[in-house]
Parts: sequence; C-alpha cells; structure tokens
Amino acid sequence: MAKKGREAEKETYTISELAREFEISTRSIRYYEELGLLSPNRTSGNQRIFTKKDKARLKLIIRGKRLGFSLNEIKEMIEMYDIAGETEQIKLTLKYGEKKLKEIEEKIRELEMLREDLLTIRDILLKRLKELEKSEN
Amino acid sequence: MAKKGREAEKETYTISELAREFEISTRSIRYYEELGLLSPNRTSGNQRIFTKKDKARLKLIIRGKRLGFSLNEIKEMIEMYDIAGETEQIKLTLKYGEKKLKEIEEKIRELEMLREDLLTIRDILLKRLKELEKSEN
DNA sequence: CTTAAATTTTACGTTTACGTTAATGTCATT
DNA sequence: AATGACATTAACGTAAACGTAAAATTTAAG
Repeated sequence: MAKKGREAEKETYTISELAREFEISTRSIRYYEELGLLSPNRTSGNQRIFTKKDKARLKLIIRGKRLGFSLNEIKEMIEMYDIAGETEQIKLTLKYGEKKLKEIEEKIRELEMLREDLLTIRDILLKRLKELEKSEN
Repeated sequence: MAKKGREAEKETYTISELAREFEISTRSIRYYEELGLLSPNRTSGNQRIFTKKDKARLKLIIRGKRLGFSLNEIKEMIEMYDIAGETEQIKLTLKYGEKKLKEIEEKIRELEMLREDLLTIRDILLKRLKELEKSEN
C-alpha cells in the first residue's frame, strides 16, 4: 500500500494527550483500563499507546458517563462492540442491546418531560417578572 | 367548599408508602430531606407526612437521578420551583434555567447519537447472524 | 392497655469513581 | 550521560449516595 499524500491526522496518542483533549485526569484513563474498558498497547518501555480506536472508545465512555450510566453499564455496552463470537452469543448480545435501546429511548422521553417542566417554569417566571417590572413604574 | 363525590385519590403518604411506590429505600428519602430536597411536615409524634406536592418532588428527584444529575444539581433545579422572590432573584433563576435547558437538550442529542450507535451495532449483528445461520445448513 | 409494626435519630460501614502522594522508570534533548 | 518532562505501579485517601444496625418512640390493631 502506498503512503497517503499528506500525513494522516495522527495515528497514536499518549495518555496525557488524551487526558488534555477530553479534559479528564490520567488517573481516570488508567482507572478505565483497570476496569477493562480500555486495553491500549504498550511501548517497549511499558508506556501506553492509544490508537484511534482507543480514542473513540474513550469518547464513548465519557458520553456514557455524562448520560448517567455507571462504568459497569458502560463496560457491558462496550463489550457489544467486541462480539466476534458464535450464534448464541450474538443472540444474547442482541437481546441485551434491545434492552439498552429501550432504556435509552426512555431516557430521551424523560429528558423531554424535564425539558417541558423547565420551559413551563421559565414561562411562569417571565410572567412574574413582567408584572414586577410593571409595578415598579 | 363541598366535598367531592368520591374519595379523592389520597392526600398524604407515609415514608414507607413512598419508598414502596418508587422502589427506593426509606433511607434515601430521609437522606434527600437531609440535603434539603424535601421538607415534609410531621405528625404530633414527629413522623413524616408527605403530601402530593412532596410526592411530585420525589418523582422529580428520582427522574433527575436516572438522568445522571447529582443530588446537588437536582437541588438547584428544584429551588427554581420555589422562587417567590424579587426581580433580581428571578432574573438569576431564569439565567440558570436557560443553562439547564441547554444541558438537557445536549443530553437529548447525545442520547440520540448513542441510540444511533446501538442501532448500527444491532444491524451488524443481525447480518452476521444471518450469515452464520445460512452456513449452518 | 398491650403489643406488633412502623418510624425516628444516631452513627458507623460500604461502594463507586476517582484524587493524591510516593517511589521508580522511560523518553527526548542537549 | 545527564537533565527534565512525562509515565508507571502501588497504596492510601476522599466525596457522594446511600446501607445497615441499634436503641428509643409512635401509631394502629385488637
């Protein structure tokens, strides 16, 4: 395979590069590896090397966290990405995936309800504000 | 005011009734009160009595939790419901509300992305499954 | 009134998700 | 080969959100 014309974006990252980019600590990244959420390769000197895949995975972890999933739940979801296995395994994974999908859709619905609540409160406050400013004249 | 024809739904609840209904522990409910998220009245004997309002509030707390908000964030959001105060206070509250609204909308977007990811994985797994079942003949 | 079931406060324990040293090793540059 | 910046593991510490057990009321039912 011929080299691409221009330098490809960048193929690997150190732990601190990723930490900076995602605004988390290196400790967190190591902790995610400890729990099995990441498995970066190592240099001859035992330092972690993160590929684009690792980076994408980290992004997923962070997104999951922000959405209120525990690291354990995130791990289970991530394992879906790694299924290479047999029919039965795939079926189980699919079933689990459907469950997670429903949970996610439920979360979306709940967020939309919360959003409605806040919008209502905003309206109420805006009205009260108008009246107050009226009576200030 | 005349009484309604039929018994109204039920006006008050004990701590264990709410705990059962929401499938949480009484400890959690007491903890939420400790943090100031709830302020139920007491009987003459000092036991908590929860009104419908308290119940609605608890529901909000639980929803917030499921969506990945901390109890502290939830508290701040709940305080918006309680604003009776002056113009400046209302303006601050409105500003904070806009921020929260944006966060919520961002969460919705992220959940939708996660949903897309899972749907993609599902498709891939379904295809792989079909091929496996084909080759089993 | 008595008793069982429910509730209260107090207080220490636990889990999750990291923070924070400490002691040591690696990499890049001079 | 030495210096400084970055990395590694190990280990103890911490905040949030409860769990759990104990001892003392309170309430509901008989």
